[in-house]
Amino acid sequence: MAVEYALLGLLSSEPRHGYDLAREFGQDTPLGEVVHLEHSMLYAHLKRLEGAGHIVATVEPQDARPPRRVFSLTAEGRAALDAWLASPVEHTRDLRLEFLLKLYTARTQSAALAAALIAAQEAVCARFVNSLTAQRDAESDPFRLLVLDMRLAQNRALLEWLQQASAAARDTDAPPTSEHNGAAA
Amino acid sequence: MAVEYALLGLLSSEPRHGYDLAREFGQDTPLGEVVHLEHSMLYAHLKRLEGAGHIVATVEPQDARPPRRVFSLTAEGRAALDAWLASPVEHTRDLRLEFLLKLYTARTQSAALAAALIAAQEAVCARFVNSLTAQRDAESDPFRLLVLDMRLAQNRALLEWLQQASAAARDTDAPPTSEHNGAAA
DNA sequence: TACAACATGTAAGCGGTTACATGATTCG
DNA sequence: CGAATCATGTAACCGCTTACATGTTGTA
Repeated sequence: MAVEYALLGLLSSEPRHGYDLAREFGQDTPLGEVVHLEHSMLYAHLKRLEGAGHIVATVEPQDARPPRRVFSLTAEGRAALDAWLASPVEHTRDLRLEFLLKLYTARTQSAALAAALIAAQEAVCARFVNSLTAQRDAESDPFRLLVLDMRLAQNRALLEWLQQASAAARDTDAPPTSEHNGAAA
Repeated sequence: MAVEYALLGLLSSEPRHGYDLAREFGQDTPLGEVVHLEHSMLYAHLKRLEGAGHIVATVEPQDARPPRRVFSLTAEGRAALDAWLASPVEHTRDLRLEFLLKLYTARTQSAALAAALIAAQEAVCARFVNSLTAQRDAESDPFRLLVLDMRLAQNRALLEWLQQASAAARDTDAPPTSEHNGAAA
């Protein structure tokens, strides 16, 4: 699912064919760092997106090569992409894949969109940390305490990372106004 | 896979039948907190374990109820369980499910086994933190920096949790010798 | 009377991985 | 001469989830 939205994101600036899209998920690429997508799966996703009306294909014949199927984002696809980029993920486990894909895609659209996404995710994460803290305080079983401590540790770390990413996004969004600014990478 | 080893762990002290094992994965149970196992899947796992020779079933007829199939751990099953409990998980993503199952099971066997498991996992985690740190230092792409920072945050948090769990396990293993001991929960 | 507990399973579908299939061109 | 690149897909399998199937006993 998440990968399909990332594909919509890649098609949002210009139409591209399958093999070209595959290059975005190769070794030593930002997206390839997050998710490994085999050719077979990529074409399957494109087929699904086409069936859902999120993309449309036009065939470009080539001499001595199989014709390319060039995909473009439809209005429905654009709407689906925007909705996806506007909402944070619900579960902690989805941070490492789906949220990173959202973040990558949002950054290609605009710094403001990325900042809004991070802020929304921070809120979800903070709420969950509070919930876990309450559960922890009410727990007495030693093993369940271990489990809750683990989840707390993970979610607190993730929240701090989001806050740091938030700050970094602000720096990128609004470049330094002072001439004595040592921040920003 | 991981759940099947946890089932072997549940059978290590005494033979039990399927429906009885299912209770261990219900609401408000330590194992149910970690993994939700439907009846259908539980019986499927038992079938696989039986086929693999890790457990054997004896049928106990009951009047006016379906006969129980009571499962016992075989020598092969015991060996597989011991091997599983002796090895840490390789990937960070496996901590929240497989490692917690290992930890739960190890704790039912002996405090020493649990302590050894935690120590082994600490080593894996620490190595990965070092590897990530090195990658981070060599990275310049802003998005990949975000990804690496996220992984670092998660793995550092997990490592701290393991160290804390290690300390807690030691306390449980060897109760306080000093009368002025303020630690332990 | 209806629902939960007891006790066992089968079947269908879904998302994902792995392998297979085709066939020309270019580079080492 | 073999390997990588270009360019598209199909087929099989695998683990997991959800729904379905059966039938009794005790409880609200």
